Amino acid sequence: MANKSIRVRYAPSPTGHLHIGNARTALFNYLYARHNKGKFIIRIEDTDTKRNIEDGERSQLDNLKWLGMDWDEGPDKPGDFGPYRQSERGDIYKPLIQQLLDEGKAYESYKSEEELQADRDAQKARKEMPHYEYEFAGMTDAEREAKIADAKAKGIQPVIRFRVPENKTYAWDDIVKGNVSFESGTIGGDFVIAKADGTPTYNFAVVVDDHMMEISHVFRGDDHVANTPKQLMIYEAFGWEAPQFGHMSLIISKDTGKKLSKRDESVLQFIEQYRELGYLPDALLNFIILLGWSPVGEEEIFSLKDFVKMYDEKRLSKSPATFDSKKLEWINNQYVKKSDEDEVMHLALIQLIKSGNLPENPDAKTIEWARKLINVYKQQMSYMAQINEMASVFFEEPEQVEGEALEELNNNEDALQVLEELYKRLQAIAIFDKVEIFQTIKAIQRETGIKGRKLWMPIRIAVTHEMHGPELPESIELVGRETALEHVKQTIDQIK
RNA sequence: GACCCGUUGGUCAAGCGGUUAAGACACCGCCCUUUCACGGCGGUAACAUGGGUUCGAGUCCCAUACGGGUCACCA
Repeated sequence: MANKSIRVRYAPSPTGHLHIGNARTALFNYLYARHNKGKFIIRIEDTDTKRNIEDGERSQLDNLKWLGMDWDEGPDKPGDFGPYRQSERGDIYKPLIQQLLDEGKAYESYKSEEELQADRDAQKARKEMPHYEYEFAGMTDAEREAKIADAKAKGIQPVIRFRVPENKTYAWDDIVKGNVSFESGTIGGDFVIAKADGTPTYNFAVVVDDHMMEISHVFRGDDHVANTPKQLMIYEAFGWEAPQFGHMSLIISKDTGKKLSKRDESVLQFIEQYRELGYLPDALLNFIILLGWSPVGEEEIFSLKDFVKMYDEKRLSKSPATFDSKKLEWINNQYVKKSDEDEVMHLALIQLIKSGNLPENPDAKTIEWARKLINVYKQQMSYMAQINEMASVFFEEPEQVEGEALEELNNNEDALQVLEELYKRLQAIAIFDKVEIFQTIKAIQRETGIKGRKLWMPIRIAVTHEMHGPELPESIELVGRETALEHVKQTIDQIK
């Protein structure tokens, strides 16, 4: 093992879009590779042809890239260890399976689905763990031959099972969990390594590929712990050295307290969804890293580059973490605030157009207006889609003033005077921008002696029909002279 | 049920035998302010329980409880 170069992989199966949990697995592998100047490899585990979806692979890779990861070898980036899709590696698996068969370490199994199910039912009734029972137990060679012949006659296609060694302990020093061990008798019996159609199962293919691709470290979810002893047995059967394993805790749902399931609605599960809502990739990535890993100091906001530099797999948490979307939003807001104007502009503009608040092809004037609008909300936005909600006053024609706002006006005996003065002066402003508007309001203050809330609130309410919002002069500028005058007029009429 | 693993505030978490048990999010209060938000300051709040070991235990060991993961011709 001395000086073996570091090669890690992320091995998605293209059965869906990139999930938060998988992104996290990919990320920790990526971090480990980059921190140690090793290689990061993508391998597509598509042996289950029934579950593969059309666009799965593309979507996985695309979202990984979006998050900021890159890789040294993969289906789209051939290296010396390809092919990088399991579906294209059949020729590699076949002779290896045959070898196990020849050595008596694996055998053809003819137990039908019904028999298997019957076994499991009986085991359940006996309160035993469901497991495969060796179908040729205690048989002579002749008896076994007869049984096989019979099954063949019935047209049963065999699967290949691995003969699990008896009474052996399989243990490893897990990078995150420490020592973990399993007794060979407790893993469920001889397991399938090749399906009836000849394709290898996950537990077999993963071992062959990791070995052939010279993978040195495997970081994966906790849900793979129970697979590890099986894989260790295969490494042993071939006389191969196993990689180092690290099993990371899972992300659990706030609602159920269980592993995030795809059906869980308490949290958006796919990277794509965040992307569509206009989250910043760096922020999402930052949040995901903090779920199950912690940096040394008190700071929590870092760039990918920084994470790579300080990454230490020893700081991976052993216990599961709940996804806290409040914190995700806070982190996003941190990034929005410090990200450069053009990036935010671009992403927010997309959201404004998508919602229909802005036309498909905005003209220069509209874009200039949107730029101001977006800047106004930059401080409080977490993800870009929020701009539509936050800035709704600038898109919807308000009804009459009502509720608290109306009360506020009615309780302010100066309101009418302020508004009439405003109406007059707004028309006279030379350049309708926030500076001039501010001067105008100040002028009203000087003229009438009315100030503070008594001055500002009626103006805000009249122009926007809301009691809250961004800086008033800017708000008025964004509403525009014509509309502002209209609103003020309407409000004056209403309270007169 | 069996087998593996975990358990520090509502959440994420630091801690690695001697600490007033960090920090962040959330929450609450105060300040800033024409409002909201941002920002600043402060506050509430935690070592699952019981036994050991030790001069001393969140930290080590053992039980119990609770939580999670896995028991496929899925990965």
